Amino acid sequence: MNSRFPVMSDYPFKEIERKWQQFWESSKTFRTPVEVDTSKPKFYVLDMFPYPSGVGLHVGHPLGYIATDILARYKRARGYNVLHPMGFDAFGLPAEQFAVEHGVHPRITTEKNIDTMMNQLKSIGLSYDWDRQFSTTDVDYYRWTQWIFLKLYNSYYDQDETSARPIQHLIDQLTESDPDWSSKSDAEKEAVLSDHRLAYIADVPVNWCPALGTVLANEEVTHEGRSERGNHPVYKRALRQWMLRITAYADRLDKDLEDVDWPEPIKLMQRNWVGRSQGAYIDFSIPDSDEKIRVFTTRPDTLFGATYMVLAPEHPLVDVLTTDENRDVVNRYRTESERRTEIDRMTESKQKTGVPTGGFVINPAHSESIPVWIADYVLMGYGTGAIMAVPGQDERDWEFAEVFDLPIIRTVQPPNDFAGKAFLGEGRVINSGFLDGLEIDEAKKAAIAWLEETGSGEGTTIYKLRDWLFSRQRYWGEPFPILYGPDGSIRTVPETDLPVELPEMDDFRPAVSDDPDAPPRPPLSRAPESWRYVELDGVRYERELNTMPQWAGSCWYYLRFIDNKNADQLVAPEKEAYWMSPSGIDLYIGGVEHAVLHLLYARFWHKVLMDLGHVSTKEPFGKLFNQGYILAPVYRDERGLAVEATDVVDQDGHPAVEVQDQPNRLFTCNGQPVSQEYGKMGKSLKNAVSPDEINDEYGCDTLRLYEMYMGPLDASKPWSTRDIIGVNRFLRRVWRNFVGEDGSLLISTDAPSDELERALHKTIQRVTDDYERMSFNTAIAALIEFMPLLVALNTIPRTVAEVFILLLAPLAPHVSEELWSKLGHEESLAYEPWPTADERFLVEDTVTIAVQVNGRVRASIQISPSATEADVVAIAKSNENVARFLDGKEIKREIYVPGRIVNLVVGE
RNA sequence: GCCGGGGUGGCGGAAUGGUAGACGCAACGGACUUAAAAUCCGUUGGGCCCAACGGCCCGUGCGGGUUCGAGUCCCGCCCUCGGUACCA
Repeated sequence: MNSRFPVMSDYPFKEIERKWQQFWESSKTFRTPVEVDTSKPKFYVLDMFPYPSGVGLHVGHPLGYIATDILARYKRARGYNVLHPMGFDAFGLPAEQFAVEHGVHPRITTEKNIDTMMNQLKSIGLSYDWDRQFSTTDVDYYRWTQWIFLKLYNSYYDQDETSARPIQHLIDQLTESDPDWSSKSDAEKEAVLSDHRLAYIADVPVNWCPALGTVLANEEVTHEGRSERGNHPVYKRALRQWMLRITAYADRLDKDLEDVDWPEPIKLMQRNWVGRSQGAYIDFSIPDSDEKIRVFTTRPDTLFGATYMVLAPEHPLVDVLTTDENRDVVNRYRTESERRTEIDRMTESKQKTGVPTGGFVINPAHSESIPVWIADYVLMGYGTGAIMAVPGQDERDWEFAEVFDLPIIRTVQPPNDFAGKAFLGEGRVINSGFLDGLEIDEAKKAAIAWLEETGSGEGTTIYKLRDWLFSRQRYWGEPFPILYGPDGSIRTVPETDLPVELPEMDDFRPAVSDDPDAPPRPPLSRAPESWRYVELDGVRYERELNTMPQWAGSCWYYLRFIDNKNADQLVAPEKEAYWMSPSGIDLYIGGVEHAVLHLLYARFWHKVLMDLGHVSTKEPFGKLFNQGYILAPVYRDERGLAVEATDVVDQDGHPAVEVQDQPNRLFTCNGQPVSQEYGKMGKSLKNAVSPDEINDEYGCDTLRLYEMYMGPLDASKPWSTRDIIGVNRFLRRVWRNFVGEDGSLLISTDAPSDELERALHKTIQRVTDDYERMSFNTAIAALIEFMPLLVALNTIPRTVAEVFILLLAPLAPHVSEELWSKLGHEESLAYEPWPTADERFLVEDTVTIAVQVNGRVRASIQISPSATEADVVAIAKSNENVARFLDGKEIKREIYVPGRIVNLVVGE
């Protein structure tokens, strides 16, 4: 510190931050003991754990982590037992793909990336209990992921109890109630059980990418029907895959959202995803056949208007209905739609297509026959894959009817001025026999009653949610604890033999092919025989060769943090009960991108675990909060491609980062004109800013403060490196006013002035309220506003100084710890009790209130808070400017809101 | 298309139905300095009146409404960012 600039304004943040990070680590300041004093209240605050990528963090990543850290520190000071852990979601495609491309084992890259990321997290002073850190790829962890899978496999959903139960219970029931059960073969029994298990194998259409040798999730397929990675063709293909019966929980996944404190938009997204829909099944009989075709409709009231039926091209009864004359055209249509990807089928603004089967079904309402068509606007995956088409009340059906000239009957009377086509509004039922004259809701009920009476249908509720495709043909995932016998029968790996470790392999690439029909050969099919084959009770079994999807590990990690070292149990019940009750995690922060899948999958597993008695709450995440994105300017060249933001300058040669928000800037990159817009910060838009740069120049206390000061936590807001200086000035000012140039403390034992004491207590109250409601930007503003009072003093009274440091500590812990220790404290301030505002200092002697005349402010007056309304109004009226506006007018009304405002309403 | 979030100074933002623009950035002026940096003090939504003190008018995307009083509540639009997409 002997540069040519004298050390006056700069505080030694690098030394301070290094010192305290080392101190916290070596003294395990933030370790949450395995056994805590359970008489104290608890606060479990969790971040959605990250995928350890190789490129490191940008300043957008830690936004949520800083927020949870502030709350963790605040709650510790308030006397809570705080559980604040961090881990890594490390299985998955990127590591595997990197491994394939560079020939490095994914475990090596993963470990290296985790290491890098932990260092980055530690360098911003996050107060995690690192003793609880783990990765989903740790054998000790995925052993329990496999264990949960066994529970899923060995359970079924009891519709009567609306709860999962051990499969043995179902077997007992069947043995008792079904006289044929005991005479069935094992395979026959298993076929029945498989229809009930929560984990089961089924032939399902999947996104199969032969070039990558794996199935892909829908999100991994582009709109052109190609793989996001590598742009290879993807085909819809039926493959035998593991599925999880999440649909059994559809109702509870929908209903239990009522009980959680989540942002409404997120709840809504989950509800939409579950897609609960009330209506009826209606059976249409086929003439001269015993077969019936069942449709689902939300509008049973419109049955009389069903003028034709449409089946999905894949519907199993298409063959039965198709006449010989139509067979060719039907088959051609089916082949065509099969070839098109589902995404193509859903492309909008496309004219409806379809072909008649030549077959007919009977409309049960009036026993007349209606033609049956197939069309790809009907999806096999929803409802029954068949609809009754009611063009009069459905836009899609109307459109189809227009194209193919099919009859249209209105069954709801539209208003006289209605000029549209299909009518979806309210009205009275017409053309519908016994339903005529009813309102739609009544007609629905009446129609369902009639269907049930006549045996031609029933009321029902269906869901859009589909079962969860749970296998991947990849190496870098959890192996299934499943074995296949020589006859193909399934046997589970005994719990005592868990974990099933991933075998060491040199070549973990999936088998790839150009042939769309090539069978999937997952990497594990090339695992050593010693791994692939297992002998149990004298029988040689082959292991399941698929692995679990990346979501698996993140479905329950929050439970393992509670008891991460437990070798005998997933989590000890009494610890789970303490940390999870009464309503799960107290605060869960993460990005909206996980609004649906992760949160839905985790809720599903949690409910299964609850049903089976392993956890005590019905929901895992009591309170959820989504942090906003950090945006940054994106510069695009004339081709629309993003260019490195750091290479962009304006017409005067200023770097773009300094003038991004100035008007009339013409930006160029290497001489080429570029346009500016705002986009989510990240590598792909080439606008990432590394936290390391900020740490280096200003320190991480400044980084933390700036990220919180930018705006509300849940809002997306643009990063502006230029603005950082504001909060940095504040911290330097704090330092300068506490520590003299010679390093001495500018602290006195004087009693604070009354004015200072009042301001201090007001600040305590503001900051405390703001922490409670996660309004960190205004908490910082309150602290900044308090500073000038200290600047005015030569020395700061110790009592004031200590409180101020404690208020600042959650936001800027390093500089606060340093000042705290300079004040002579030997312990960390992490567990110092939180300051409380003293009511005596919060009451004001005088308050300033506004005086309005007819709602317009005309004066401010000083009054005593205890002044009576009459006094206040009198003072208000006597004000010169107010009097001017009252002059010669009649006062009609006098409104006084104590401490706020006087409004005098006058006539003309 | 449907569903949801959001539009407040040059910029980020603040405001339990009660004085719109706290706090910060930028800009401008001043103090200190040989000078610069840093620091400190002040001004800063727009328009108008005043020598000054001070005062008036307009202003929270647009148009209506409720209210003594609306950035905030209600109705109808526009723009923007997300989610979703033939879900019967």
